Amino acid sequence: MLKKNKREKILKAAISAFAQKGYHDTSISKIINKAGIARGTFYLYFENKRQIFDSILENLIVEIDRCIKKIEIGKERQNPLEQLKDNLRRIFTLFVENPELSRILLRHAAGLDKESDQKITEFYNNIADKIEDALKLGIKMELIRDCNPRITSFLILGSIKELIEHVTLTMKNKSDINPVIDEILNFGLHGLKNPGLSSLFLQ
Amino acid sequence: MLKKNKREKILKAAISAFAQKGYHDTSISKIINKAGIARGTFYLYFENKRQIFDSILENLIVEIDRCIKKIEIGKERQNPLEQLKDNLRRIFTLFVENPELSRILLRHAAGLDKESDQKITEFYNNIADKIEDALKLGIKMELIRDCNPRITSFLILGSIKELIEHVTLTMKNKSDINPVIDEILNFGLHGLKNPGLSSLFLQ
Amino acid sequence: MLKKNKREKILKAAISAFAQKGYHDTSISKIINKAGIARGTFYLYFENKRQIFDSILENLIVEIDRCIKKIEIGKERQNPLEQLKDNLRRIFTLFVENPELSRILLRHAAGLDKESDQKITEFYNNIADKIEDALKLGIKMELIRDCNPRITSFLILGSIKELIEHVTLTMKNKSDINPVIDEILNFGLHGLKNPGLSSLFLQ
Amino acid sequence: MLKKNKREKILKAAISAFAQKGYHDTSISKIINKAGIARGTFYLYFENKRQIFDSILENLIVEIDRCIKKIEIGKERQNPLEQLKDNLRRIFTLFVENPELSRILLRHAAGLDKESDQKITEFYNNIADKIEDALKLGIKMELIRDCNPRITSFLILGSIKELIEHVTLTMKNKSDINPVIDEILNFGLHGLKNPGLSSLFLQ
DNA sequence: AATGAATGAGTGTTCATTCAT
DNA sequence: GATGAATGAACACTCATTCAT
Repeated sequence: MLKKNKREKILKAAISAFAQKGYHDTSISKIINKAGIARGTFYLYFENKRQIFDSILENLIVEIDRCIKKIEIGKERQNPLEQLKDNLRRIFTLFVENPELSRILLRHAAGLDKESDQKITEFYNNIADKIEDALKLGIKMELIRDCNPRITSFLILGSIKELIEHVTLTMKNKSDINPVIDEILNFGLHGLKNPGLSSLFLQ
Repeated sequence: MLKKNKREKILKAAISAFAQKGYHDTSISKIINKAGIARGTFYLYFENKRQIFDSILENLIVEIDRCIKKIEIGKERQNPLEQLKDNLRRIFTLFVENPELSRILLRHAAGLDKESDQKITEFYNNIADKIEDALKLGIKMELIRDCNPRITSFLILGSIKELIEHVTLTMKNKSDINPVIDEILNFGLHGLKNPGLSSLFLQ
Repeated sequence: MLKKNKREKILKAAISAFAQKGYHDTSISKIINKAGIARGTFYLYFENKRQIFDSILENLIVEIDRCIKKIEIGKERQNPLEQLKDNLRRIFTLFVENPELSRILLRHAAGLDKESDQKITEFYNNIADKIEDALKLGIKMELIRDCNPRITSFLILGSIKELIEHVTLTMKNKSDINPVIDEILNFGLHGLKNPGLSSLFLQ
Repeated sequence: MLKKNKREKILKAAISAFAQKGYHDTSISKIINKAGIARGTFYLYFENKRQIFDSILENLIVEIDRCIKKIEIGKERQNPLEQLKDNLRRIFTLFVENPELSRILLRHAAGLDKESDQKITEFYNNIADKIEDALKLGIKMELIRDCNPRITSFLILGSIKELIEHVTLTMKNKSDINPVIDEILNFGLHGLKNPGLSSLFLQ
C-alpha cells in the first residue's frame, strides 16, 4: 500500500512536470523534488525517464480507449446517436478533468523518437479505425451518406482532437461540455451549408 | 551566390535531420555532417541550433500563410467555393511537396518550450481566425447555416491538420490531392447524414 | 567529513593548477585529473570554473585580512612597532607557507575581467586604507613625520607586495622572514640616506 | 609608408583592446574591427595574437628602459639626486601619457604563460638590478646608509610600481607628477619616523 | 526499501588561424 | 597586398543513471 502510494506520488509529480515543460525540459531532479523523494528511489519504481513517460502515456491511452464504446444496434442498445454522444462526452470529460494528461498527449508526446511516434500513430490509427468501422456501419444502414470512410475518419478524428486541445486550454468547467458536443455533431452530421439555400448555388 | 548556396545546403541538411529525429535528437554534428561542412561554418550562417530551427519554422509558416488567400465576394472574384478549394489545394500541395517540413511543423515543433509553443499556438489561432471570419461572412450571406463560428473554426482546422498529417505520410503523388479536397468539402458542407433519410430518424 | 575532504581535494588540485598555469590555461579536465574525480563531481562542489577561482581568491583575501590587526595604543597593547612587525610577520608567513596561493593572487588574479579586477582593487585599497589610518595616527602621535598619507600608503603597500613576490619565489624557509621584515622597517622608518651625512649634501 | 601606417593602426587598435579587456577577453575580431581591416590582413602584419601582445609589451619595455639612465658621478653630471628625479619624472610621464600601455603592463601582462612571465620577471629583475647598482654605489659613496641592497631594490621597485598604478588610474594631468616624486624621494631617503623624536622611542 | 554522492558520455559553442580568390 | 569564408581543435557544462552504504 505504501509502495503504491510512493509510485503514485512520483507519477503525479512527473505528470505535472511533463505537462508544464515537456519531456526534454523535465529533468529527473525536477520530478524527484516535486515528489519529495531521493534520486535513487526514483529508479526503484521506474526503469528510467523514458519509461515513466511511456507509462503515463500508456495509462492515458488505456483510459481513452475505455471511453470509446463500440456503437452497436440492437433492441437493448440506445439510439446510435446517443451512443456517439456518450462516447464524446466521456472523452471530453476525461480530458477536461485531466488537463495535464491532455497536454502531455497532445503537445509533448509527438516527436520524441521513432518508437514513441509509432505508438502514438498506432493509437490514433486505432481510433480512426473505430470511427471508420462506425462510418461503414452507418453507410450500410443508410444512416450515413456515401463517403470515403478512411479519409472521413481522419477528418472526424482531427476535428475532435483540435477541439479537445482548444477546450482543455480554455474550459475549466466540465458542465460546458454538452453544447460543444452538440456543435460537433451538428457539424459532422449536417455540415455547414445553409439548408434553405438552393443547392445549385453552392455547387 | 556561393554564400546563398551554402546557407541553403545547411538548411536542407537541418530540415532533413530535424524531420527525421526532431529537435533534441538532432545534434549539430549530424547537421554539419549531412551538409558536409565544418563545425565553425555552421555558426557563420546561423546563430545557434535553436535559431536555425526557428528559422525553418518561420519560413514554413510564411509559406503557409501565403497559400491562404482571403475569400472575397465580387464580380471579378471566383465562386467562393472555388476560392476555398484553391486555398486547400495550395496548402495540400505545399505539404505534399515538402513532407519534411510538414513533419517538423506537425510532429516536432510543438512542445519545444514556452516561446516556441506560443508561436505555434499563435499561428494556428491565426488560421482559426481566418476560418472564423470566412464562416461569419458565409453566415451573413446565408450561404452557411447558423453555428458557433469559433468552435467550428477549430473543428475545420483540426480536420484539415489531421488529414494533412495522414496525407503526407501516405501520399507521394500530388495528383491525388483533388479527390481528398472534395472529400473535405463534402464533409464540411453537407455533413455525413444520409440526405435521403427522414430527419426524424437522426434527431 | 568525507564530503569536506573531497571539496578540499578539488580545491587543492585547482589551487595547484591555477598557480601553475593561471585561470585561462587551466582546464576543468586538468583540475579533475589532479583531483582524481569525475567531471560531474566537480560540479557537485563548485558551480563553475569561475566560481572555484573566486572562492580560492576570496578565501585568501580573508586569510590575509586576518593577518592584519589594527595597530592600537594602550597600556595592554604592545609597542606599536612590535604590532607592526607582528602584522608583517603573519603576512609573510602566510605567503611563504602558501606559495601557490600567493602566485594566484599576485600573478593570476589581476586582469581576469572587470568584476574580478574590481574585487582585487578593492582588496588592495582596503589595505591601503588601513595603512593610511595607521600613518595618520602615527602623525598625530608625532611618531611619524608629516607626509601625504594616501600616497605613502601606496608606497608602503607596493614595497611589501613586491617583496612578497620576490620572497615567495626565492625563499623556501620561513625562518628567514625576520631579517627581511627588519629590512622593510628600516627602509620605511629611516629611509636610505646615510644619517652621518650632512643634510645639505642630499637636498 | 602605407604599410607602416597599417601596422600602426593595428597596433593602436590592439593596445586599446588589450588595455580594456586584457589578453584573453580580446578577440582578433575586436582588434580588426577597431582597426578597420580584414581578418587575413591582421596576419600579414603579425604572426598571431600572442605575438602582437608580446610586441606591444616589448616596445613598452624598451621605452621604459630608455627612461632609466644610469646614475653617474662626475663633474659634467648633475647632482645624483637630480639624476634620480629625472629618471622618475621620465618614467611617470611615460606612464601617465600612455595609460593604456600602463594598464597592459601592470594588469594584463602577468600570468599569461611561462614564457611571458619569465620575460616580465626578467624585465623587473633588470630594473631591480639597476636600482641595486645605484644603491651599492650610494653606499660606497656613503650617501646611503648600509642596507641589504637586493631586498631594498625590490622595496623601491614595488613602491614605484604601486604608485604608478595608482597614479595612472587617478591622475589625468601630468603636471601633478612633481609632488608625487618628491613624496617618493622623501619616503625613500628619510623614511617616515619623525626626526624630532627621540630615537629611543622607536627602537 | 531508501539514499544521494559519484559518474562520464554527450553537446553546443567559440575563436585563433588558414588559404583560395 | 588584401580579403573573409572556412576550418576544427578545444572547452565548459549537463544530466540520466549507478551503486555503495
